[in-house]
Amino acid sequence: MTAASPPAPTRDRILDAAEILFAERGLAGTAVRDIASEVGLNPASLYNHFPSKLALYEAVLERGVRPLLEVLHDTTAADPLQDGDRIIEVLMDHLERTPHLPRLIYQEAVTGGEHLVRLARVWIKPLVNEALSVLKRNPNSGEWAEAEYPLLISAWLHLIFGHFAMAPLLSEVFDEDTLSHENLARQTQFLRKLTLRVLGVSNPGPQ
Amino acid sequence: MTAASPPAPTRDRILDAAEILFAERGLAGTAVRDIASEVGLNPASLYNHFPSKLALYEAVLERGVRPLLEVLHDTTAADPLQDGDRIIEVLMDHLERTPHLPRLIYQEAVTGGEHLVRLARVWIKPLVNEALSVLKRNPNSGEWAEAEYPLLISAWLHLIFGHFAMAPLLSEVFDEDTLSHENLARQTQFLRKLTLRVLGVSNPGPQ
Amino acid sequence: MTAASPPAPTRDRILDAAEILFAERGLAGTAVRDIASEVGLNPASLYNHFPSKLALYEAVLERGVRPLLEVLHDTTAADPLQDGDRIIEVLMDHLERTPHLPRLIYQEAVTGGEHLVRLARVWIKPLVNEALSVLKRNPNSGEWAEAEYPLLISAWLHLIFGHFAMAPLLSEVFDEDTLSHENLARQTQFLRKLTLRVLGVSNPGPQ
Amino acid sequence: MTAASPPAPTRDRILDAAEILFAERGLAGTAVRDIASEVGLNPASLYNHFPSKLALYEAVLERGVRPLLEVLHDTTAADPLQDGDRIIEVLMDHLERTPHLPRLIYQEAVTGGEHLVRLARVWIKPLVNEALSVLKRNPNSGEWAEAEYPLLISAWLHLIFGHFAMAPLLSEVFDEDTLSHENLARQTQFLRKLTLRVLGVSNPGPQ
DNA sequence: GATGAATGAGGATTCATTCAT
DNA sequence: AATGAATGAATCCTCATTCAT
Repeated sequence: MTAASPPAPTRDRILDAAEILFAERGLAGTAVRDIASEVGLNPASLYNHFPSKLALYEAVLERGVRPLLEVLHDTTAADPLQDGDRIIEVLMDHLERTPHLPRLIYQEAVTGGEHLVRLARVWIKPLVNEALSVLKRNPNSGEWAEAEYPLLISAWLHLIFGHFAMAPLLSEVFDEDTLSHENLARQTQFLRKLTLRVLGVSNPGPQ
Repeated sequence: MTAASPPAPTRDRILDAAEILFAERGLAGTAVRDIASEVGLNPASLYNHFPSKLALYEAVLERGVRPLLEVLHDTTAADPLQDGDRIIEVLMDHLERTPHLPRLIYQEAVTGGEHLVRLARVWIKPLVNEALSVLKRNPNSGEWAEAEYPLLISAWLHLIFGHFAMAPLLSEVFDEDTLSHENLARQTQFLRKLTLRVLGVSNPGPQ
Repeated sequence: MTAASPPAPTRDRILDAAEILFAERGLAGTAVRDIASEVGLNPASLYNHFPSKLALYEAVLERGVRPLLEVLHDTTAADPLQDGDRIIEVLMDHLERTPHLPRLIYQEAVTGGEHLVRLARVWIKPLVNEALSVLKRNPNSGEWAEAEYPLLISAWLHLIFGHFAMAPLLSEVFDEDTLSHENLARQTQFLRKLTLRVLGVSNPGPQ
Repeated sequence: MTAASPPAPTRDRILDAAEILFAERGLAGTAVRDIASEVGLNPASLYNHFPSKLALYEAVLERGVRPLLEVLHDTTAADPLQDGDRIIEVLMDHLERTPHLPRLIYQEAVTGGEHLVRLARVWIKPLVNEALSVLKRNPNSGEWAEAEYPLLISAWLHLIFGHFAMAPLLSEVFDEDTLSHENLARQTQFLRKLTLRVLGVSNPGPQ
């Protein structure tokens, strides 16, 4: 950010490279050597910063997921009665700046790897519960049975994260960069509109 | 299915085992040896049926994706004016019988690998175009601008395929098998309801 | 030879293909599968004709070397006093019809394989001895010490067999097919002239 | 050679071992594992020094052939009018110190492999041309037609290189080590005498 | 911190060979 | 006599990791 930002410390450069490669190729598909070479480093040097490939992978996951959850938590904490509108914007904004993260999460989610359990229980479950309670407090969503709330939340996750995670496919299908700033703004608008409709708010109010 | 169904030919047993393992662990994460051992075969024998691991992977993909698209095509061809309701049912039914397939597709989609291009252009794109023209013919969807149709279709794909592909994560989060027959039926119902709401049909009719 | 020569029996077609491939790539460099495919046969079928790859190799060697030695023996037996002139012609003629053989022999000779010992002792040594006795009987070669006779014979072998065995290299260097009939005739002439000079025959006589 | 010569660097030890094994068994017949074990190294370690078996093979070829050609070039450059006498000595001396090289070259020459083309065009052809011009300048060789010069040169190559390359066979046939220092000296003498005779020098002078 | 060299385990694939059909 | 399928042993090579420098 400063005029002459100092070169990122090696540890961070490793995390950056690893995040991209893990997101693209998954854990098994990424060679330590490739990460190192991306950083301009000898593979052995990498072990001065992380004790193992797995530890690096977990650090990447941690570095990506923690701020995401904090952002979400902060948002819901600030205004517990919100109808999901604000959170969409915040989430989309955050993900725009870490576009690899959803792919990383999807890799884990699809393969059902070891970290998934922690990812699910420690990180995602609390969030889902929070969302559930928001829905329950919110009379707007009255047209949906309470048994359907989990499905609503799942759907909502699919829509937001899916847009990022599936970007390679979508960009190919629609012949445009679905992660461009313009398209992300459009997607945000779309999701807000969709949410309003789905939650059946007749008068969205000062939105 | 018959009383004494003959043992599946080796080639099919290989494809079956490979489909599961590839879906679980991805291409890079799956060892040929593991596939072979799952089939009760020497790794070398596998090469009597497929010239390489990659060729096997492609055969798995092909075998899974082709019938899926045919089902979709047949459905839309039979009743071009449908509002997506019937297609949801058909799709969910089909995927229930090949629950690994969406994971396979998501692996490819997230990775952005070589096969993705073909997957996207040859298989998915025509389908999306078909869906687009259905939407355009359908006055019900009038509350959505034509520019938003692609987003609607993407959203719809995320919801259907995401439910299957992310099953490992969702099952962990919601503490139940999200792919059980019961849950799939519920999800189908949910999607139909959602579709109706989203496409703004005032009088959904006898559905 | 007949107007409609019957198709060569499989066994011979295998030997033919093997001879070429072994000559080109050596024993280790030739896969049974390649020989079979050259014959248009399944590798397994090949084992109906030869008990093993090694046995096939030895059969190829035997089929090539035996007639060669017989020709040589017959020639020296017919006219023990000849000065090498006739034998050059006979040998070159024979090799022109089995041009792969010298390469096969060279592969063995260079690598010093197991068969080399038999090749050397059983086949080549008697011949060399015969040649030695011819030289000893021949007063023409008087300018060479008897200790040099083995060197003369070696040289002579190098010249004749080398021309065939090294054909790939020579053809590349001299930009022409050194095994063409024309070039072989020229080489034959050259060797006769060379022999005359080396053996120091003042008046070659009616040759 | 010094009192305490430092241990040869690993790379050179690999090249040494590879040279011997490749010469003995050819490229296809030599296992990377065998080279490594000869050096007392894990096969994987070998790949820290050479990117592939083929690259190692080419390095061996290069390391052997280049100095050979430099020696030849230097010799002919120093005394363009020489009659081949000096060059025989130089060549035999050099080959005595790298006795595996001719076998390596013969393997390639017989096989007609990929490297042969470069070997032939880049390395051997210039040398042959040089030899041709030497012959043309040399009135001694007047008894040979210019069209025969290439054959003379080929013959000469066969005699020198053949003696080394075919050593396993010749040693077996003549029951002695044809590469012993004594025998090489004898062969050198023989070749000089032969050259004089063949090139038709009437008075060989103080030889 | 960085690196070149080393390594055991494993990874895909090839190979010669066998056997039931 | 031919073949498809099976296999144990090798083959080349990659991988994550270690260690001395």
